[in-house]
Amino acid sequence: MQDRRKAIFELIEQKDEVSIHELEALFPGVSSMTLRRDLDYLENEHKIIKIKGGAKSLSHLSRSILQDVEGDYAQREILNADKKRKIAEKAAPLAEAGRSIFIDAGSTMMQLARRLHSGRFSVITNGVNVALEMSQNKSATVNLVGGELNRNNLCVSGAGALDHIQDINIDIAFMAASCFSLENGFTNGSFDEYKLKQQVIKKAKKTIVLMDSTKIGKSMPYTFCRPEDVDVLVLDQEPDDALRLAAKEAGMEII
Amino acid sequence: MQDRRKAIFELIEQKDEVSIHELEALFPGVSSMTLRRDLDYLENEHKIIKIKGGAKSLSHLSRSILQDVEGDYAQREILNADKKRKIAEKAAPLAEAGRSIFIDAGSTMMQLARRLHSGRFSVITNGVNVALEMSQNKSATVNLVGGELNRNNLCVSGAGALDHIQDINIDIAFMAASCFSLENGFTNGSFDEYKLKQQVIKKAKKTIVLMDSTKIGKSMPYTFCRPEDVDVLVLDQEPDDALRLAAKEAGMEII
DNA sequence: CATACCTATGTTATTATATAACATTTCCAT
DNA sequence: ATGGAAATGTTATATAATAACATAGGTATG
Repeated sequence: MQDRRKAIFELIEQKDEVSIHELEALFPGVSSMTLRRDLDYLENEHKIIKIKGGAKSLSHLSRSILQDVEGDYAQREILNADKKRKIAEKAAPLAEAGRSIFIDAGSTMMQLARRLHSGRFSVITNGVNVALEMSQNKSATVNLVGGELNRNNLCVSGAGALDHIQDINIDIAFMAASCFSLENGFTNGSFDEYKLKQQVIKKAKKTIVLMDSTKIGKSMPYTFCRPEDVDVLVLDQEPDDALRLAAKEAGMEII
Repeated sequence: MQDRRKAIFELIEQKDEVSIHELEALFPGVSSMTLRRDLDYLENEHKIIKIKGGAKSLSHLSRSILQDVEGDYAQREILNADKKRKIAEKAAPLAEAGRSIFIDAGSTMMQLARRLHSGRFSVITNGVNVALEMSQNKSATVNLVGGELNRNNLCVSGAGALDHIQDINIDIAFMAASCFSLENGFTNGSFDEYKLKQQVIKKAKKTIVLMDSTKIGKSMPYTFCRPEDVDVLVLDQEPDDALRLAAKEAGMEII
């Protein structure tokens, strides 16, 4: 019995999800009731979670979970998940293998990390969820910035984080922006994160900002950079003329 | 519509799990089909997971998941979960509120963190899962050590981690030991983690080691401390006479 | 302001799935 | 051998999910 349960568990680990019917086909010797009971058992052991018609792997879930644990912030932003995916897809090819890349914290960056599951990167990040996601990529080394953990967005910042960045070389920095306006540039709302972003951008050879278009025209307290500091801005849609012009003047490419 | 969906999501976040029937009672204005569609939507957004008859919070799952994500090591060690819980229960009261405490990485420490959900602690840790767990305690500040992330045990270590510790005061250090023997003292198997442990113990006013009894009499490459450096050793069972004697000589209390 | 159109929602019938309760088998210890 | 516990099977029943179509409400457009 334990053998069968172990086999079922391993199958689920491997496939992420199985249906009772698949299990029936795979274990013709036992009844579906027994298989259900096996799933009950594994669920009680916190190894899987039962869903209608089958079961899912918990450890696979852990991946998709962390991108959304980001508390209040994420809750407000729930609507823009599509845009974020679109942006991340456009930005992912800009990460050249073999390079040292910084990945900012935030849900858009989490989407980016999910698209970097292969390739030899040296990643440094202040997003705990980004770090965990990138650790799925066996050929990447993941460096996590130290400092105080913000429980709302799973972001690490503070003085310790600044020191940490100091001695690390960054080829490409992927940054998230809370807002952008022509007057104030790229802004965000936390002092500690603002300091860290500034520091990273100063150190990075190339800076890429990812932002969804709903954030354009708004502004937050801290300006962490302006278009002239940015090499590429990744948006989910075409910029309007004013932004296009400003970007051209500042030498910022928009994709 | 978005309001309702947000309310449902928040309800699930709060309660961990809801049934369709509960939702029907809570939203008498809409049909159950609509509520099902809301759950479909939230599941698509990776905010919840649907189960038969209702839905579950993903972020609540993340708690139970992370303690088991610890790769091969954890899978081998899963058998001692009971002992770990027992140890953690004995150790938790030693964490005095208001103090600066270090919590080592590892699954025993994860169990400890789960028992510190209330109380005003200033926590510093090198375990990513410990940090996430402690961030559930709203009155704790959580400081995460920076450095390279070990994908197997979600532990952060390396030179960056050492620097980070340098400037932080630690009242009580809760340390995990891979092995203990009378000849070699407390040992573990990773150089980077060994350096970090040493540093932490040097800085800590009080050192408490948590270890399950299956690890006694074995030994690993790096000795990070000896009984005379330890104030309290927390075991799951009574020590044998040899250990008891050695502890007495070294001034190490065993509980 | 009427029209079409899209989105959200509701209704119902149908299908699929889970559960409970009881029956049977298997295996182990005595 | 035999009692009993654990595992598994069977069936009827209850429960939930889905599909397909129907309706309502809002809004952009001529």
